Amino acid sequence: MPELPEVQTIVDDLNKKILGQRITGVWFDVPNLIKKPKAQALEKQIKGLKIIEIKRRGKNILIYLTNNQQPTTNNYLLLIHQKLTGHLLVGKWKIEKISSSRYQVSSLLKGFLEDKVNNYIHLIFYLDNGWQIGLSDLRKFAKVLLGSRKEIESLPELKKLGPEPLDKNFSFEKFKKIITAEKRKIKQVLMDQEVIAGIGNIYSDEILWQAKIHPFKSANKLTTNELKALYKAMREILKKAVKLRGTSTSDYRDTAGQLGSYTEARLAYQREGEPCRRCKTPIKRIKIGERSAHFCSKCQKNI
DNA sequence: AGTTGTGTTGAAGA
DNA sequence: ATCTTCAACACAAC
Repeated sequence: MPELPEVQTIVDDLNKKILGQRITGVWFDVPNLIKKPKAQALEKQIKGLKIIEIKRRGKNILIYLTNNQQPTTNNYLLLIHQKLTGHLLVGKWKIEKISSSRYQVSSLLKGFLEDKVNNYIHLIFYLDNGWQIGLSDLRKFAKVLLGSRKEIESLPELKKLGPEPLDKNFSFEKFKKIITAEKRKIKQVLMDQEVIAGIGNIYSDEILWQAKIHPFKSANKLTTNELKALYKAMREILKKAVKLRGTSTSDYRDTAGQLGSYTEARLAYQREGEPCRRCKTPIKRIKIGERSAHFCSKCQKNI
């Protein structure tokens, strides 16, 4: 589940590996992933463009492209959202056609890229240095959009995003203002991309455990001390998770196909029945909407 | 072999 | 405004 730390890890990897490369071609076998332009038109529109900048906004990967020598004008933007099980890999693959619309994609490189989770490749961008960017996505929920920089940047999915939790300018006062404006449960508020961008099920559980706040507590009922603890926990947990290269309890891997090590540092998420790291009480799991909240009923009981 | 859990986003209905 | 449910899709674990 790529959330802020996982997406940041991918973006950092891509910046190291593929900046300055020109895209020479595209292959895909699931046209539905490509939302803009029409899947059949993607290759024609992206071929020859050069990768000049790679950024993250919320859980979105933003790959800035240019067809110019001067990389300041005439920019294009490739937006990739990995959703539940998508992750970008940098490698080399061989495509074999099995039947009219079925393909066998296999890694030409030995090692992590051969792992099962990295072998649901449905989209490949070919680069002029011989490397390829592959999108592995078991459940095929990921989405890819290409357009002019202006066009993509003005899409509601970027426009409506809340502030970046790790932004230096995102002060406690701003945080307090937007959180206390909500009366929903705090876990749901933290996961709302239009309130704050980048936090999902994993890190909302982790942040609330660290801040000792019950996931069901109404956001507008939080005390100033709780808000301070929450703000601090949000920053600390997300920074730590970026440093540890994300969580791989499920499909997420970095661009080399390797696991993130926040998995072992987890405080609450998917630790049901395991002892709380503060008080040894078994971690509980309860449903909130359609998803699970993991928490310590002793440390996080103020509701 | 059928059911449940997994989670992001968007849409629909209450 | 806020909520609940569902749908996109596929697999592992029970």
